[in-house]
Amino acid sequence: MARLYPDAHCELDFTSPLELLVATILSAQCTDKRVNLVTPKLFARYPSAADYASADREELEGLIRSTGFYRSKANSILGLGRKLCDEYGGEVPGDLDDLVRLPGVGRKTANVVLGNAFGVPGLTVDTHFGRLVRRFGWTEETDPVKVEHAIGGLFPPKDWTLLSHRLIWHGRRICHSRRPACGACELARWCPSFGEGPTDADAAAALVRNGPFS
DNA sequence: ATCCCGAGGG
DNA sequence: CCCTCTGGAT
Repeated sequence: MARLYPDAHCELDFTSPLELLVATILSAQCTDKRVNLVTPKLFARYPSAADYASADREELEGLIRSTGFYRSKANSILGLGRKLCDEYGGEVPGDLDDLVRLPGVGRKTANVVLGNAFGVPGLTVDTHFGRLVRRFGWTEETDPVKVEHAIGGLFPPKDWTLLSHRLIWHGRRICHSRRPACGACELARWCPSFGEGPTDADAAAALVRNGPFS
């Protein structure tokens, strides 16, 4: 997979931790492409946390409407701006525990920001990530936090961020939720979930050992 | 478990 | 028309 996706990366457009944080909140149940359509105007209108804190709700909703769930997302961003100003001097904290306490920010979003804006290794366990690692036989867990810990034990931290992007890219392009394109998958021969492919426990380990992921 | 609430694909 | 899509909060 290192060969398949040598430079997998975050596809959200951003130039600062704050921009990435907001873009990631907007990306919930929405494609990155659509988020990137609205963020240029959004970031120009609200350059700082204080600008979000004092934003007009209706105007903010209008700017992010096409990303879906715009009312709750606007709520999160408004609260986010306030909390960043009140408790963090207007700066985005570079710490998982602090990030997760911000409105609209769960563990997945926090790890995206840590990994891509702060250079802190993090596994971003979203629906793709979880589905793939289960199909690969790397874990049976379904709880995202348990998945994160299980997979974290298989790879060194320095690989976590890139691994996350590679899994997500592969999930989007090939290993779909409904009809995975196993015929086009170069990993099928190692995949325990592939039709007549290897189903023994070694197959999962082979996927890790063969290093296509790290 | 359910709500939030938009767009595109099959 | 139904389903899905890089969630999070209640």
